[in-house]
Amino acid sequence: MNADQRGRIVADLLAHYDRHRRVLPWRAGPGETPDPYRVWLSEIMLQQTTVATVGPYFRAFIERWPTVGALAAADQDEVMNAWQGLGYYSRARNLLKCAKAVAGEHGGRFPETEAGLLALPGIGPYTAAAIAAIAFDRPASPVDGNIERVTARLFAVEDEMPGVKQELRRLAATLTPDRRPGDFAQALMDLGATICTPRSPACSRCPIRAHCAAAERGIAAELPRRAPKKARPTRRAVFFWLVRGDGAVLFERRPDRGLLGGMAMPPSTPWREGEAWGEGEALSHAPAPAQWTELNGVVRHGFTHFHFEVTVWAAEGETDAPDAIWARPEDFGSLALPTVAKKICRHALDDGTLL
DNA sequence: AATGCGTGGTT
DNA sequence: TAACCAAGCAT
Repeated sequence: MNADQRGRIVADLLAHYDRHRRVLPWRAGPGETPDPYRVWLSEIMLQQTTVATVGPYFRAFIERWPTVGALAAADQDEVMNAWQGLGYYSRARNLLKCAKAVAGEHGGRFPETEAGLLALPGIGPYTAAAIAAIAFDRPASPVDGNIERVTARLFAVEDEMPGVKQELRRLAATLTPDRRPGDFAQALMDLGATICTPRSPACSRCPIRAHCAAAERGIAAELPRRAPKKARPTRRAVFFWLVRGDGAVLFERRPDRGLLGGMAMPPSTPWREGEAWGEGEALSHAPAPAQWTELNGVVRHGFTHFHFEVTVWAAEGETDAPDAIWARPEDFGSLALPTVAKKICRHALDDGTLL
């Protein structure tokens, strides 16, 4: 593909973007100057997360912490609480680290270069390029899942993901224009989200259909090719619903690293792959000696790399464990509970066995 | 380089 | 319905 053809792709896509760009809470209007804080916050939230899901979280964060300086002054537990339900919780921990770095080491201003941005916690190659392009209109070439797909089709790249990622980044970079690189990156992402979709792309409505090698060959819907994924195993655990005399329920704060790091959960047995827990071996992990009763039913939850099956045992009692967190149901809102914990809470509260 | 890391919508 | 997939990063 020569420079002339690339120029036409850029011009056609930008013309389409100017008429059909999506209106999004974090997106500056035509002629407005983007706020790097909003661009950064949205890009972190949008990592592996849909636009529809992010919307309410983005608005809540902006209302509560209008500037990076305000966010930098927050406690981690506050941030985890506001992030609960959004998933990939290391993003929330790194969000606060990054805000503190920007406020403390950069005078409250985000670096304007990819290299400067890349050095910050939670900002990888995609996000660094996206912020440089969108917030500072630098000729960077962010390549997310949308742009991988659009690029694979435009150039009819038939090699399998993820091996072909580097080649797709190289090809995408050849398109990046010197003028309006931020709009161009967003135009590619809008195209991937609304027209050049994964399953059944709407090629008839595509503004760059005339330039698309995959559409020409009738193989757009098949690209990019992917190797089949591994089956997800099932892990099982028993959770302990311990209710104190005043109605408060026992929770623990998970360690900062790893799965659901920094979030609160009721205590449980280890999460194990394979057979279900027997009564005796499960109760050996109980947080306190008590009259434990098994609740009816199972809580199921899907994680990225395993299915989770939970049963719940309930009892009245106390513990003097130093890391205990006690919360009454009306105060659960003050905890940072992942969605799987909310499912367990609802299951226990809906069950009439205990109370 | 491959794996661990959440959740909800779509097909 | 179960699989697929989403504005990826850290290790």
